[in-house]
Amino acid sequence: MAYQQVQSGLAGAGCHAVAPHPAEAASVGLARSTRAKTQRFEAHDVIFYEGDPADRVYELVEGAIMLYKLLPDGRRQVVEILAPRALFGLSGGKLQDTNAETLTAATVRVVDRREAESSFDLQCDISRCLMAQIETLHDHAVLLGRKSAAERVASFLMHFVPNRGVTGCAGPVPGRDDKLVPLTMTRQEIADYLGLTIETVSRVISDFKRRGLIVAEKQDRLRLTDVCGICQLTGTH
Amino acid sequence: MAYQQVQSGLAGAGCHAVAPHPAEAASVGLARSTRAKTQRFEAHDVIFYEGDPADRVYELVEGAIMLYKLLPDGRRQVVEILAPRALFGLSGGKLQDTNAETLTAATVRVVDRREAESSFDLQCDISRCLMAQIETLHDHAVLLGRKSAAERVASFLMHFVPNRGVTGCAGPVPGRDDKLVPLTMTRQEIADYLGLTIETVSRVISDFKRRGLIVAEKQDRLRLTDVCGICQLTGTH
DNA sequence: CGAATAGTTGATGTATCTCAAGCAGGGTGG
DNA sequence: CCACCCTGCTTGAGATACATCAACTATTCG
Repeated sequence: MAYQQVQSGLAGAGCHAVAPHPAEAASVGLARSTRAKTQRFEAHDVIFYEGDPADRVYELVEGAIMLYKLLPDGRRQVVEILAPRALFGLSGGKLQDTNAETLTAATVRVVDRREAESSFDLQCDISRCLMAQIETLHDHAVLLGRKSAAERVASFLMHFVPNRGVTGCAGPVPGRDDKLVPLTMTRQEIADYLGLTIETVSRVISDFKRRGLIVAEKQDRLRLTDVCGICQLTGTH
Repeated sequence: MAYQQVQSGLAGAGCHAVAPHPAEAASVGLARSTRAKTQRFEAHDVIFYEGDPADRVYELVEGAIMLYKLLPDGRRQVVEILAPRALFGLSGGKLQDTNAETLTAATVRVVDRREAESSFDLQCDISRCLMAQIETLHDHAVLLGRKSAAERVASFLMHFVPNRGVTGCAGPVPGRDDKLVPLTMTRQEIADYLGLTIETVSRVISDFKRRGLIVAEKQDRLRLTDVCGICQLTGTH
C-alpha cells in the first residue's frame, strides 16, 4: 500500500523506481537498522535547516517533503520534492545544504549517520537512492534552464501521472485519459519549485483550463482531462 | 578524508588548486580496483551518450568533462561540469541519463559497474562523491531558477577561485585581489551551463570588463581583477 | 458571518531572447 | 609573409516572455 502512494507523490523524487523485492519490502532502507527511530511531523513543519549538522540520515516513510534553499534577499528555490522511500539529510559536508520542510503530514525514519554508513547493504541503498536523486536533479536543471513557463507547469503536472511520458509510455486507455491530481503544494511552493512567480503559475494553469486540458475540482484538486495533450506541452516529447 | 576535497564543480576546469594527498592519491577512488582501465580522450570527445547502457563507472583523473542533456528541439542544458576525481556514469536506471563530453583533453579511469558496487570501500567513495554532486546540483538549481544573468556569470566565475565566497572566506590578500581564469569552455558551453544565450553571456562579460572587474588577456583567459567585487554580484552574499 | 489568507486577473515594465550585422583571432594556402 | 577564410565572439535594435504592481475574487477558518 505504502508503495502505491509513492506514485502519487512527485515521481522521480525518490527511489521509488527501484522495485522492492516483495519479500524484502519491509526491511529495505533505514528499516534495516535496528536503531532506527520513527518521527511524525505535521504539514509545514521544518525537519532541519540549512547549516544544521548533517549527522543523521532520514528516510521519508509517508507524506511529502520539500528541500529548498534561500538567497539572502529572500528568493527561494525548492530544489527537490521527496516522495516516500526517499533518503535525505545526507550531505557531502558536515552541514545540511538545504532546508527540509514537510508539505503534508509525514512520517520519517531517522538513523545516526555513522551507523547508516557502516552497513554495506545500507550503503548500497544510499548510493542507489542518491543516483535516482541526481537523475531527477538533472531533469530539473533542464526544466529550470531551458523550459518555458508552460513547459515547466506541464512537466510538473506530468510528475503526478506514473508511467506516462516515460520511454515506452503506454499511451492512454482508449476513451479515458484523465488523472486526478491532489496538489499538496501552494502556488507559491509550485512557483518556487519551477523557478517562476506565483502569478505566472496561476496564469498557465488558467490557460490549461481554458484549453480543456485540466479541470479544477477544487483549487488543490486538479483533474487532468487530457494527459496526452499535457505531455505534448512538456517540451520533452 | 581525501574525498571531502572532491569538487564536482568547476574548480578543476582550469584551477588545479585541489591537491590530492600525495600518499593517498594512488589508492583512492577507482584505483582501488585492480581491474581499472585508463582511457585517454581528446578535447570535445564524447565519452557516452544519453541512453547508452550504464554498465561502467568512470573517474575523471585529469581534464574537464561536461554532462549535458538535450531536448528534442535541440535546446541543450549542461547539467554538470566535472573536475578531476569526480565519479560519473553512475545512473539510477540501466541507461545513462546524460551525454558526457570532454571540455579538454582528459584521462579517465573506468571500472565495470558490477565490480565497483561489490566493494564496500568503493561504495563509500561513490556515495560520498554522489553527495557532493547533489550539493552542487542544488546550488545550480538556485542559479538556474532564481538568479539574474549577471549573478549567474558572477557565480560561474567564482567557481574558479578556490576558497573564496565560501563560508569563512579569507578575503583578499590586501592590495592584491586577482585571479587568472583560463576558460576551457566556449561561450556556447557557458551559456548552456548557465541557462542563458551566448549573446547574454557575452554582454555580461563585456559589462564586467567595462566596470573593471575583469580583464581579458585573451578571449579564453580572463583575469579577475576584483574577486571581492565579483563575489558581491553572485547574489549569494 | 467576517476577517484573513490564497489564488486570479489585468495593466505595465523590463530582463533576456532573437535576429542581424560586424569584428577578432587562428589557421591555411598562395 | 600576408591575404583570406572560418569560426567564435561582440554589439546593436527590436521583440517577447515573464516579472511586477495592483486590484479583485475565492476559500478557509475562527
